[in-house]
Amino acid sequence: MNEADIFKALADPTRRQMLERLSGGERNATELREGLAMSQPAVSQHIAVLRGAGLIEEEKSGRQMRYRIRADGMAPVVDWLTRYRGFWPERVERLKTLLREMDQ
Amino acid sequence: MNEADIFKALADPTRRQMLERLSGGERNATELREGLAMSQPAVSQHIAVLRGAGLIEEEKSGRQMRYRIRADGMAPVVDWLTRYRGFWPERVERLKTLLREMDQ
DNA sequence: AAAAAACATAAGAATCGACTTATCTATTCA
DNA sequence: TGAATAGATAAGTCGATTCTTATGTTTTTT
Repeated sequence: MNEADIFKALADPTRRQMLERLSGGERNATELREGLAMSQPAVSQHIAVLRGAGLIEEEKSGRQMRYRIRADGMAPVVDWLTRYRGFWPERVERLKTLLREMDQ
Repeated sequence: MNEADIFKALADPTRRQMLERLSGGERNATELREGLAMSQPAVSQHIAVLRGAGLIEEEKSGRQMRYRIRADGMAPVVDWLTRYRGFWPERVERLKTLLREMDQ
């Protein structure tokens, strides 16, 4: 729930890939595992880290778990980032472009 | 320079503290070490990680190095974040507001 | 010129993180 | 009911990180 746990969670490429996948909608653990060359427990452990960081939430559905991105999960990171806004001016052009995209 | 290196660099609390300190202005390595219960080489190694991630830059000044936050160092993180903008609407609004302020 | 100061690099120890296999629970299906 | 499926947890291995001490380089001070 704090930025420390979140940055640690995001430091791993597998977990970032899982988030990427979840950004396309809910997935269960088996679906999250697809294409990943690792065991089921490894996936389960990654999921635990993401949940511990508050980045995902889950819902039990029969014998499977449906995972989804937690809406406010990234908030501490955004807050943290804005502390460095004083250093962004040189990148404004690029950020403006992003902003325009976000507005669509 | 990519988000992988940046998230790894940010995963360490000592390095985040150093960035925090640098957000108050330029510091040399000795100043960055103040208050940290670790050896000089440990500090030097953390600095190397931050530089490797593109988060800080340096300037030699006599026998000391002046470090400062690199203006667009955090840009890949912002880019990465905006890919998930659909999942944390309210925080993105704040970010957008900030960017608009900078735009003026 | 010698000593001190600021920092980097090397090598090794200790700790942490990401995996593995084995096993457990809960649910569904035959 | 018994077998299969979905997932979590436990314990151990291994490589990556984060420290340490030792030492090297460059610049400043005396």
